[in-house]
Amino acid sequence: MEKIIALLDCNNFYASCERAFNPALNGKPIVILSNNDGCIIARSNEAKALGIPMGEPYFKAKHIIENNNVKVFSSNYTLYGDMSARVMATLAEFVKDIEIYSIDEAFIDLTNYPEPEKLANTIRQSVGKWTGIPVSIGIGQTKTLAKAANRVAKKYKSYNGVFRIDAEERRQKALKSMHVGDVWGIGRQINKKLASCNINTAYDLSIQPDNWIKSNLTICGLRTAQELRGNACIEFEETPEARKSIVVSRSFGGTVFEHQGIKEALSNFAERAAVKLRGDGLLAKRAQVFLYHELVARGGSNHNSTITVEFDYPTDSTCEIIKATSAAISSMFVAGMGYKKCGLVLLGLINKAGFTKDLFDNRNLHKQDSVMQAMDYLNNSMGSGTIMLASSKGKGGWVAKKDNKSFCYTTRWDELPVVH
DNA sequence: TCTGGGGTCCTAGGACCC
DNA sequence: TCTGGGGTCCTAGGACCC
Repeated sequence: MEKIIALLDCNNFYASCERAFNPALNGKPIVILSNNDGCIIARSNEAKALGIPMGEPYFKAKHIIENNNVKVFSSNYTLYGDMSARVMATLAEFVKDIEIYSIDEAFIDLTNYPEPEKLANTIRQSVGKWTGIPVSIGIGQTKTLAKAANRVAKKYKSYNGVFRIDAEERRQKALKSMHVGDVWGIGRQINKKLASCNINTAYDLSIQPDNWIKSNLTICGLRTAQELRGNACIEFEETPEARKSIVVSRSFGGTVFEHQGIKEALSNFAERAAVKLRGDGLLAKRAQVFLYHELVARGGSNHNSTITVEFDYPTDSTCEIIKATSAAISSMFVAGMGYKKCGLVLLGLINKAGFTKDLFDNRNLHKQDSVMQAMDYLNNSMGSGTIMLASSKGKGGWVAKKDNKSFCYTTRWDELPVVH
């Protein structure tokens, strides 16, 4: 049966979060910076209108920012994550089948609702009212068409934030007005390739023969084309699949030359990764550890900068993870080198609930778990960093820059908004 | 001088997404 | 001088097995 899929997307999400607690920012240009205050990763409409591109390094855009009095924020993921949860909770008041796709997007299956557009309008208004976050909703027969419809909803004010691709005529019109590079699933590389074949709009791509698409763009491109034609190839997934990896990595605030500083940074990142692992009830079988020096950060070769370590047994223990990854990063460290970034990836993730010890595993898992549970409890209830391993504590020369952070208005008692 | 074929699993790299 | 972080999937190639 034909489905009706909607995509709800928060408008300029991070910028809208900052505004929700600081109404003086309404109508003003604002930008949000990535970790380490490196790049611009979100912009209000006013900032977009000034010609500040997405992903632009902060220092390159500084002149536009200063000349136009643009407000600048370091990213505040605690705030954005909490606001995201509020938006999703509001959505759940109205519909049952929701697939949370990213921090600011959700697909909704509206197949069994009699008046999808009317419902979408109600959702949009309610989310705006209850959370302060403006959203747009696109509706179509497939996820890719819902994405395309969402672009139309955002672009043309007259639709009031909701647009549905229902009839064939509307589908063709929407696809003909859409650049192929803006289609969900078509990135820079494929866009370049398509341009050289004179395929410029979403519609152009949708009418290419299947075998041409498959041999030039692989199976992924073919799926996208099918979806544009209205044939669903990308499943709607209400229950998210178990994650397959956990990454924690950071660029350093400055260049780090000391072995101790590198170990300290990685120890911090490993602690975060282990907390995520336990939060999801998973165990990791191995970790990839990487350490990049200055030349790599500037785009040079990253030869010999990654090591994979296999844990003796699947683990979620902060101590075991730090011990193994710390040894790996030490073996990569070269005295005299200036380092810019390091991190780890936990892989081979399995469900802790289904894990049974083998005969040779002589760890005292019960004791280990009790310690970890106590650590997690203290850090959850009294703030992260309340208790940590000694190896994570130090001078912190690697800590990232964050010069313009807003308050955690919704998650810290001492940073609640004040009404005068 | 001559040197198979088919299958699986793993990994690295590249593409995409937000 | 200063350029993020966290994910997914696909493909090709190597190792290994019979």
